[in-house]
Amino acid sequence: MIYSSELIKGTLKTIVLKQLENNKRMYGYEITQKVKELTSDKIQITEGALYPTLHALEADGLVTTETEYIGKRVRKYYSLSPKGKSTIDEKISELADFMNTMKFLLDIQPQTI
Amino acid sequence: MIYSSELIKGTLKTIVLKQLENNKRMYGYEITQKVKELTSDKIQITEGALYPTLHALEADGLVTTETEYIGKRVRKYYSLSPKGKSTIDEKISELADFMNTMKFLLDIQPQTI
DNA sequence: AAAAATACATAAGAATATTATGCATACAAC
DNA sequence: GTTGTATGCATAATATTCTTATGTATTTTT
Repeated sequence: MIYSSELIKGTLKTIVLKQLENNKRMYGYEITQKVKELTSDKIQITEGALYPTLHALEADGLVTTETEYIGKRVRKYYSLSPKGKSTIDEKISELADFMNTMKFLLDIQPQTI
Repeated sequence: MIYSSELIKGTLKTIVLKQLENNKRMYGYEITQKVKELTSDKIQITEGALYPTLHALEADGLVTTETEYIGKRVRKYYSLSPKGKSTIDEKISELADFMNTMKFLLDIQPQTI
């Protein structure tokens, strides 16, 4: 099962920033693969969504970049800036709060495995 | 605190359908007020977002409408159609699943009040 | 040798929100 | 008594952010 696209909207930046927090230094393709793996293929970030998002994060000063060559192929590494580090914590606690509100609003019961 | 708008994106239809499931028959303005009240003002649905969404739900056959006059003022009531009833259950379980995935992905700990 | 995977990027289009505007009635305050 | 706030609908211009498609090129697998 892949989540309907509308659900992912609004959470992509948070997902990307969190991966960079966990892994210090990642390139775009690596982020898509890591998220795919961690979510058992449930969240598949497309390139058309990822790259504009990474560029926006860079323009906002939340990430910094370094370009490297692996053989003849270019690879662009992204890292959290100090501003990005403080932003990710805020974003995650806002999302956590939002999810609690949604659970209440939609009568979603906690998982009783 | 009001949630940043991007978070709400993609959940508006689900919120509206759930309110109609809970209350059988509601008009647009009533939905915005009920959601505002239930979420302690954290989720404020704007009219520019609500009405196009209601019209889309009607076009998709998920809700039916009845127009009534209260004095001289018009009021448009919305109710879940059979199709809407099955859709809301699917949407909520998908969202519940998605939220669990996000919790895992973002290392969000359960509330220990 | 061909196909699939890796790796970047942009552009056209769709979906869905924000913000602004418009109309109109009802009620409260000054 | 009229002015502001609340109720109640709706649409339009704009912005954001995604999907889908396209483009280029290298590396690895079949």
